[in-house]
Amino acid sequence: MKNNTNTTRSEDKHQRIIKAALKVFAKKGFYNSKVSEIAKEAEVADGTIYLYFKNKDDILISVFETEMKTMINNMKKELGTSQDPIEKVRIFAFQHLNMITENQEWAEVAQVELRQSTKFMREYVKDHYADYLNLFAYIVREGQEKGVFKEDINTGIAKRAFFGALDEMGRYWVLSRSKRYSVEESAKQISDIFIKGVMNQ
Amino acid sequence: MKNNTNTTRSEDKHQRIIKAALKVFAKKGFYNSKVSEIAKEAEVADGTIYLYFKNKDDILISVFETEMKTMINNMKKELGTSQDPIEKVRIFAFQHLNMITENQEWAEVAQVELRQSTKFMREYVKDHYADYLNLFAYIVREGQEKGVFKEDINTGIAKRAFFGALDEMGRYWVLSRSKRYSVEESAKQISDIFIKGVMNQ
Amino acid sequence: MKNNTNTTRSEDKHQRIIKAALKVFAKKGFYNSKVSEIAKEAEVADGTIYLYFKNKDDILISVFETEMKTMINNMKKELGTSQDPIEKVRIFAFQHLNMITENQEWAEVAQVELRQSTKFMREYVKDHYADYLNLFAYIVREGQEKGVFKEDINTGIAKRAFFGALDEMGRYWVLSRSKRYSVEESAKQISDIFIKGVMNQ
Amino acid sequence: MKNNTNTTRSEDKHQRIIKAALKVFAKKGFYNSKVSEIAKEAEVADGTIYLYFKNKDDILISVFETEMKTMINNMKKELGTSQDPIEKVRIFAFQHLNMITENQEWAEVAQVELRQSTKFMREYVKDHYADYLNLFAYIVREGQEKGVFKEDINTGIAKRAFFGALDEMGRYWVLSRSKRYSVEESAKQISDIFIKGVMNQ
DNA sequence: CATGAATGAGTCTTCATTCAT
DNA sequence: TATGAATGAAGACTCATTCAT
Repeated sequence: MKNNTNTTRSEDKHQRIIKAALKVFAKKGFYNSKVSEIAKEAEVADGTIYLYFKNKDDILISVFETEMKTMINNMKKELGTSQDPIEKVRIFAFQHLNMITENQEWAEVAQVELRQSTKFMREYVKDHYADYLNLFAYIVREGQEKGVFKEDINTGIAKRAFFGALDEMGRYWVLSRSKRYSVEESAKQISDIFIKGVMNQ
Repeated sequence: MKNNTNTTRSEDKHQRIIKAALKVFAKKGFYNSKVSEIAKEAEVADGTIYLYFKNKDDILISVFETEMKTMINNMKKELGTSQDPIEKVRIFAFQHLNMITENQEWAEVAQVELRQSTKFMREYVKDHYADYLNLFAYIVREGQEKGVFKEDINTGIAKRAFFGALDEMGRYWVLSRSKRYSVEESAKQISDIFIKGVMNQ
Repeated sequence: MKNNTNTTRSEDKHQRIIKAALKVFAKKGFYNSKVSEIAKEAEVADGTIYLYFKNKDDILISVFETEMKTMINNMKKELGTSQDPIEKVRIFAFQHLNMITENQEWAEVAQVELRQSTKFMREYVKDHYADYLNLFAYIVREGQEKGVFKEDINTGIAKRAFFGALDEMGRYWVLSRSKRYSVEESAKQISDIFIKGVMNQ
Repeated sequence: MKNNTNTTRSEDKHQRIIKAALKVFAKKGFYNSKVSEIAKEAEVADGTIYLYFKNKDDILISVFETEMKTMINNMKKELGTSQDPIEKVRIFAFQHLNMITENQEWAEVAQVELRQSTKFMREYVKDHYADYLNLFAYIVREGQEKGVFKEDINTGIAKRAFFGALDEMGRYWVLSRSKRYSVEESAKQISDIFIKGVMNQ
C-alpha cells in the first residue's frame, strides 16, 4: 500500500526513454542520433518509442521540457534561501554554473542542440528560457526597488547579459572539455563584476 | 594592373559557393540544407561543389573561416582607433553587436549551426573563437597594466563573460527576430556595467 | 426457448468484428485498414481479434464468406418465386443490382478489395463466385431445355457475360458514387438485351 | 544522323521503369511490390526511380496511363477498319479480349490493382476508362442513327453492360489462369447476344 | 574545369502480431 | 476469454557523393 513508487509501466518507460535520449543526444547530437540508438539505450523496442512520442522531434522537445522544469524549480528553491538581491545574484551564478557541470549531458544538449532547432522548436525553447531568465530579472528589479542597484539598469538587457556571461563559461567547459576555472571562482568573478557594475555608488 | 579583379574563375566560384552556402545555412540550418540547394543558389552544378570542397562539412568550415577572419579583421581595425582600454571595451561591445545586426545570415549560422557541430568541427570553431576572444583579453590586460582595471580580474573568465553577455543579446535578436533594445543602448549598458564592475575603485 | 438470441458471447464478437471489418475495409480499403481500427470499430481490444481470426487476411476471407452466403441465399429465395426462365433472368438482374445499392459497403469491398487478393485468397473468391454464377447458369440451361433459349448459347460464357454486365453497372455506381441510371431501368435494359439476344427467334 | 532512335537516356529509363513496374505489379500486386524490386527489375538504382516518379503511386498511375493510351489507340485503329456498326461491335469484342490475352501483365494490373486504388487514383482511372467505354458508346449511337439498333437502348447502360460482359471473361482468364473458351468463341458469343439483343426487329 | 544523371547506403516510422497479466 | 502494451521486421524515400561525358 506504500504505493508511492507505484508509477505505471508507462511512466517508467516514458522517463527511461527521455533519459536515454538525453544521453544519446549529448553524445552524438540530435541529427546524428538514431531513434534505434535511443531505443537500445532505453532497452525498449524501436516501436515502443512511438507509443510515447510522436516522432524524433517530439523526443527532443520532451527532453528539453523535462530538464528545463527541473532547472527552473531548482533555481527557485535556491533563490528562496535568501532575501538579499546581492546574495541572490551570487546564488544564481553559482547555481547555474554548478548545474552545468553536474549535468554535463543536459548542458551539452542545451548548449548545442536546442539552438539549432527548427522553427517550431524555437517556440518551445524561447518560452522556457524566458521563464528562466526572468528569475534573474526579478532579482535585478528587486535590487532596484530596494535602492541597492542603479535605476537606469535595463532589466531586459541585464538579465541577458548576466545569463550570457555565465552560459559562455558553460559553453567553454562543454565544448573544450576543459576543467580550467572552477565553478566557485567563475561564479565569484562574474557576480562580483556584475554586482559592482550595477550597484548604486 | 587592374589586378583587383584578377581573381581567377575558380576563386569566383569558390566565393560564390561560400556565399550561397551562408545564405542557405542561415535559412534552413546545416542539416536541413541540401548540397543541391547550395549549388542552385550559387548557380553551379551539384558536382562542381565537390571540385572546391571535400564534402558538406567542409563547406560549413569554409563559411566559418571566411566570416570569422572578416570579423576578426574588422574588430582589430576598430580597436586600433583608440588607445584607451575603457574606450576599447565600448568599441568591442558596439562593434560586436553591430556586426550581428548587419550580418544577420552569419549571425544566424554562428549562433546556431556552429554550436551543434560534430567533434572534428569543434576544433576549427574553438581556435578561431579563441583568437576573437583574445582580442578582448588583451584589452583587459592592458587596462590592468595601466592600472585602470582591478588586478584580480581573471582575463580568462572576464573575456568569456563579456563576450557571452554580448552574444546572448545577439542570440535574442536572432532567435526572437525581435528589434527591442537598440544596438547602441545594449552596447552602452553592457559595457557600462562591465567597466564599472572591473574598474579600480 | 428464446434460443434465437442464444448466441454465445463469442459468436457475438465474431460477428461484431466481421461487421466492423466490412465497414472499415469499405471505407479505407484492405491495405489501408489497420487491425486496430477494426478492433476499435468493433469495440474490442486489438488482441481479441486474434482469438477469432488467424490474421488480417483471415478477416477479409470471413467477411467475404459471410456476405457471399447471404448473397447466394437471398438470390436463391428470389429466384424460387418464379418458374419462368425469362422471368428469372429479370429477377437475377434486379436482385443483383439492388443488392449492390442496398449494401454499399459490401459492394465496395467486393468490387475492389477482393480483386486484388493474393494468390491464396483467389481460391476462396473463385469458389464462392462460381456458386453464385452458377445460379445464373442454371437459368440459362433451364431456358435451353424448355426450348426458349437458343441451344448454341454457351452457358459458361453467358453466365459470365450477364454477371459482368450487371457488375460493371455496380462498379460504376460504387466508383463514381453516381446515382445515374436507376436500378429498375438498368436491370430492365440489361435483361431485355440479354433475353432478346438469347431467345429462339 | 538516323536519330529516330535517339531517345535520351532519360526516356529510356522512364520506359524501362514503367515496363518493370508493370511486370512486378502483375506478379505481386501493387501493395506487395517493393520499390526496390521494381528498381532491380529495371536494372536501375532504387533512388533512380525517384528521378522519374514522385512516389510509388505515381509509378502505378504512369503504368496505367501508358497502357491505357495504347489500348485506346489500338482499339481506334481496329474500329477504323469498318463502317458497319454491327461489324464494329464484333471488332470491339474481339480486340478487347485479344488484348487481355496478349498482354496478360497489363490485364492482371487493370483487373486487379486499379480497382482497389485510393481515392485520388480513382480520378485517373475513371477518366481514361470513360474514354475507352465511349468508343463503344459511339458504335451504339451510330447503330441507332443508322436505324439498325433499337432507339430505346440507353447507351450509358449498354456500353457498361457490353464492356462488363467482356471484362468478366477477361477476369476469368486472369484470375483462374484457365484457357477454357477461346478468344474467338467468347467474342463471337458475346457480340452475337448483344447484337441480336439490340437490333431492330 | 564543369556538368547533372545516377547511385545506394541509411533511417524514420508503421502496424500486424504476440503474450504477460 | 479479454486486454493492450510491447515488439521488431520491413520498406518508402532522401540526399551526399561519384563519374562518364
